[in-house]
Amino acid sequence: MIIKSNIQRVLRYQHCVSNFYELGFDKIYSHNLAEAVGVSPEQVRKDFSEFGIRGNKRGGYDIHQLLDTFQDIFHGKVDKRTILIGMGNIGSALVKYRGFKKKRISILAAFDIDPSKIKGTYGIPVYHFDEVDKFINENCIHTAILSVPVVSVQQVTDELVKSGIIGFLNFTPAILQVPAHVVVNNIDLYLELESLFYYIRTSEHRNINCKEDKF
Amino acid sequence: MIIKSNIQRVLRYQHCVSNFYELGFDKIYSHNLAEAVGVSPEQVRKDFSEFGIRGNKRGGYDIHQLLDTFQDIFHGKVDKRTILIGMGNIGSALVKYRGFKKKRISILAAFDIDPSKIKGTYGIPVYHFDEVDKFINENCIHTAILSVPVVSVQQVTDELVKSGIIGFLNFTPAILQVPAHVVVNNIDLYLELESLFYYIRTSEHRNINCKEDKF
DNA sequence: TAGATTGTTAATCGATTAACAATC
DNA sequence: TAGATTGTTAATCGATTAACAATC
Repeated sequence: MIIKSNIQRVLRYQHCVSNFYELGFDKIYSHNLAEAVGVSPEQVRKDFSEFGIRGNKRGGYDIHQLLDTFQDIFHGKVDKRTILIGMGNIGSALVKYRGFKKKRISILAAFDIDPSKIKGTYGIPVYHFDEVDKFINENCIHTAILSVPVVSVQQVTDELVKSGIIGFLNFTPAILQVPAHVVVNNIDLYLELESLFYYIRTSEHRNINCKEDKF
Repeated sequence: MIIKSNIQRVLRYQHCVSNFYELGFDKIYSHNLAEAVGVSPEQVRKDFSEFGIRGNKRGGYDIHQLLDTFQDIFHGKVDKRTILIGMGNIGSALVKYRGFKKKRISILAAFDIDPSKIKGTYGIPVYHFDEVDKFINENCIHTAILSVPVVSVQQVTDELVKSGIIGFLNFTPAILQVPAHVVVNNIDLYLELESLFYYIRTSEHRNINCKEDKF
């Protein structure tokens, strides 16, 4: 069974294989990928095996073939489309984020309830949230990015699930309650930063020359 | 040993306990927290046990006591400080992000190499990256947020490590090479979104009424 | 051929879950 | 007391790693 960490590692391998391709290489070995991504060579081979990717004994993996296979796995030749809810700081940054565009992911439209956001110009249309159900159905959208305030995110999610959304990228700290067939990927900025502070405090390697040692 | 997932779960418990506190509760049980955070009650008790948090047999956990303990664990009464490198879309959104301010995390200053960014007004000072070493040492900074372009992130990281940074929150897709005592938390926006698309494609629950079924 | 690498099976490791005594 | 909940030990589960045959 393929789980999230498999997928994410393979996406990292893809990134690394692209880099090797750019540098003019034709072949790549599991230990190259392992070193670049920070896992063991066995892990790389096991992951490839799970996705049916075969290499050549002694000869490693053919980079062109790998890139083709990755394109098949991740539908690299198809434009992927999603919508974004909540045009606050994070929302408007994501709309402009080049990392998505490079990979042919488009945020087709954004939705908000604040009229000033709806009037604004952001490079993509911004509609009132009331129109989201119609938009989802007309454009056949399956996923949504949630960058609304945490107080309203559960309600927003419930409505989007009703409209047919089955995958969420959730930027709020809320743990969303969703039906079993719905997937939520959480990005909790505070959690990542606070856990970093925790590590640092318990680390013995911080600069002991600091007079004023605050975190 | 306390690992990242322990810390992040406990931070989620804290969030949930605060909510219960706001609602006027005095006591909370492991099953309450479990349900809210989406883990098992045993997991909650085990995590608490790891952090030395004790409850009352039959009586659950005292919310006031819990909140005090969480404040101790996560230095909730102290201002936490960090810096940000790269004032692009993501960087400038993070500077304004309220989720940090609410939790007493301040981004003291930002750094960039683009003169137009340095002139801009963002609510915090923006300096040229050349000044980062001086700033880190004068202000005793241990952590940095990386929102620079992926091509330059390794070089930026190397310089920051030299200046004494031992914790990074990395928003680029690069896997950073750092010494063993340095911790990196990665937030790869593309990875999270692309893996969501993968899930959706392999799901049997997407709307089969869609004529045009693109991802 | 010899050496290096893949691919898979088995072993290990670690985290989660189950079980249950303690006890309020 | 009886019932419910904690806290910990043991069992299970799953993912990673090791081992090694296959083979280019």
